[in-house]
Amino acid sequence: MARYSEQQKAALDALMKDNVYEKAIAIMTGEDLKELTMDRLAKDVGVSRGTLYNYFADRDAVVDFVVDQTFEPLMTALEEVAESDLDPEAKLSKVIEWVFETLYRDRAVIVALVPAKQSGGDPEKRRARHCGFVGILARVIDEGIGGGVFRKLDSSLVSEFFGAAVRGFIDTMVETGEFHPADKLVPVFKELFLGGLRQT
Amino acid sequence: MARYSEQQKAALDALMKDNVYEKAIAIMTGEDLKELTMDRLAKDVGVSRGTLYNYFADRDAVVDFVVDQTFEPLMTALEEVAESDLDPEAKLSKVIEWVFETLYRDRAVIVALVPAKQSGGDPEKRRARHCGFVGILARVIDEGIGGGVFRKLDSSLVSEFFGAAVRGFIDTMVETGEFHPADKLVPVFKELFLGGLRQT
Amino acid sequence: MARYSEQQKAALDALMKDNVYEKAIAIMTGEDLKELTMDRLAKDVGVSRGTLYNYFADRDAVVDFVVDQTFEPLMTALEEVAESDLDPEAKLSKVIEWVFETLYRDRAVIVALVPAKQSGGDPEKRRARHCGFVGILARVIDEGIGGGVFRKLDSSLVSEFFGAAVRGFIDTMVETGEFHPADKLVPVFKELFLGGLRQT
Amino acid sequence: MARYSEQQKAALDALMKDNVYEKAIAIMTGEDLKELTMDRLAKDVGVSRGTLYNYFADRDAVVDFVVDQTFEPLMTALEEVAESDLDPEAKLSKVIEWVFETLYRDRAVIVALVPAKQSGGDPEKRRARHCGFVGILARVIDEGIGGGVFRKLDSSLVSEFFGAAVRGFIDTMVETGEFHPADKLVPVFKELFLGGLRQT
DNA sequence: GATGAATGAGGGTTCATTCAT
DNA sequence: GATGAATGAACCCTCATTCAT
Repeated sequence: MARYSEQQKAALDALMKDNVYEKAIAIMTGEDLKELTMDRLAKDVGVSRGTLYNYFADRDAVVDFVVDQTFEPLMTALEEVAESDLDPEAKLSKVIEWVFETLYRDRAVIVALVPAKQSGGDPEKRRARHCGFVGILARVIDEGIGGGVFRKLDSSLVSEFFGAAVRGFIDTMVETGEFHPADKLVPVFKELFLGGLRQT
Repeated sequence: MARYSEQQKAALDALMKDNVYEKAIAIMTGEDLKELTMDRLAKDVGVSRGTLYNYFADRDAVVDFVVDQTFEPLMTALEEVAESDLDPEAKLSKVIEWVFETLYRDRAVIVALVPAKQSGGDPEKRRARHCGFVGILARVIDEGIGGGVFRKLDSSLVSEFFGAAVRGFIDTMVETGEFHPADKLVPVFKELFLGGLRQT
Repeated sequence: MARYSEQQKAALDALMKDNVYEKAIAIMTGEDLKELTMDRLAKDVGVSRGTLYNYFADRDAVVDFVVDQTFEPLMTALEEVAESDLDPEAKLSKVIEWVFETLYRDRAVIVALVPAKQSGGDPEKRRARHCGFVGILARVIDEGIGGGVFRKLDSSLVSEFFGAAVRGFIDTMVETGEFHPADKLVPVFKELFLGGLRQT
Repeated sequence: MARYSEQQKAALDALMKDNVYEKAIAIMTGEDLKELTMDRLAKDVGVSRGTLYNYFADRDAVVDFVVDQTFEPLMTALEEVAESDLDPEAKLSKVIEWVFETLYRDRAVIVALVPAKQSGGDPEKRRARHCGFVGILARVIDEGIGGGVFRKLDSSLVSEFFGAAVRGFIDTMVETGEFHPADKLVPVFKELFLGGLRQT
């Protein structure tokens, strides 16, 4: 008979993964992605290296897991805004607020995660995430163009630009270590971006 | 025999560094930053590993050097535009054209260099570069605000956003491997950015 | 409740071992001895790793078991020939036929098993097997020498040579991947070996 | 200017390789091929692991080197016999003597090397060695058949059998740890093999 | 100044085996 | 008896850096 029930197994798995998430983020945040060694991680988590490999296929799987775990809720929240019944400008407005607030609030994690883009982590997944984000925005923008409130620009390029601004902003934060509070950034960005988009 | 004069030494140094730049770019462009090992580089340059260490303190110094060498002309060009006697909007227009054209033209080098941000390279220098770029832009924007053609926004934040958009765009290019030609990007970005900035 | 009777236990044991044999051969044959990990085997058999250790002391015991199980019927068949009432030359003739036919027919299993000689498997058992094979042959040869049909050679050395030829042939097959059909090999070997043995 | 001349470099290389050969053989002979770890070897040779990798691409290269170094002289000697002006039977006779004497004399090395067949070492090279050996023999046998002294058998199969007998004999030696002195083996094998081959 | 052999810490990964449940 | 999570030793390999010549 199985020692642990399916439920218990799942719980154990979740426990370990939570633990890994926490320690991995701590390493990435406090130090650098390069320090995220299987050896180091095992030590921090308090298990042996071998045990780690019972939960993650390889180092990349760990990085992927951490990144996924972090970005998933963001995407969900975005999706919700996009599907609400606000008007397009209000949606974008909300997205802007929400993105920069999240950025500011979770800056420690984000700073840790961004380098992961380059070093390890499944490129396919990163691409998918990017496309997801941009796709949602494009839909909102098309909505605005269709409704006559936004100018007739290529919505996919516009959303690419939005995405680019966010990413670049993260890069800058990571690089300079300075984090502009959301309440400073949001008004300016709204004026700039919505101003550029709005039908005049 | 006679030692090298200071001049000769400097010339030798420059020669070596030119050579290193060329080979390092070739490796980064054609392959990957990870292939840029001191051994590989020494072989390509045609000297011994030890010799390399007479010109560069360590591997990071090599990466830094290459990145500097690449971005320096860009900064110079930007500076020139900023100091020309065009009106502010024309200046920004020119900067936009020029940035995206450069991005597209030199995409191979850029794609190679971007990961360098994360893996080696002096953070202080990167910061300085960023500040330089943003500073120039901010001056132009302030000029426009002063002249009443631009809205009264925080010029440093606006230029921060511009910089972010460019950086994020590079990231996306690196990640997706897709490179939108400048003539597709430039008009949209002009409308969006200048549109958002312009006094209405 | 009632424990398993001795009989039931034995039956269970046999069942497990049959199953292990089948799966282990499948792995060795289709892939490589290196793929025969306890984990993989457990999965294929459908039990846990721990259970395997209730039936086999360690990995080597598994390999030994498979090898034994494979060679046992061969030995039995040989013994039967040796104890039949054929004349010595006919016996050797039959052994030759039978060995090379078996070799050809079971080449997949044999190719899989041969590396096992080197990697795991109890040396003592291998020795015993070898001695058994050679001993049977030596008896037949002695019979022939006694009967005056074979030359007076050291029967144990002659049978060593016979055994060596067979083993070496297997090695060659394993190495080259080429399998000469029995009907090509048998006539030549008979002429050579029996020719060398026969009283002239 | 180069520190070491080409000659010095070559000498250094040879020195290291001799040293590696000696220690590797010692490990293989006294223990097992599995003990031939890069770490262990480095320790025995008295250099660091890294240094070993400056001389050998990887572990397989070490094994290959040792095997080559060992078998090369054997092949050369064989070739010489085959190309001498002895008559075919005398050649085979000499080959037999020579093979079994070498086998006995170098048994320690051979015992160490045989498992190498299975575990590491370039299969292509092993094949080539086998074909070389068998090819030389076949030529001698054809010579004898052409001269009417040997029976008309398929020379390539006959030499295949000869090779098999030798290989199998090595296997047996390896397995049982018993080494029949050449003077015991040679007469019997000659009678058997040459007897089976000779035109009657 | 140049050289390149030597270094050795460190990385990812595998797997036979144990043992608490 | 069965289970499978945990273990940890071992392996192969890389490469930035040093230093004697």
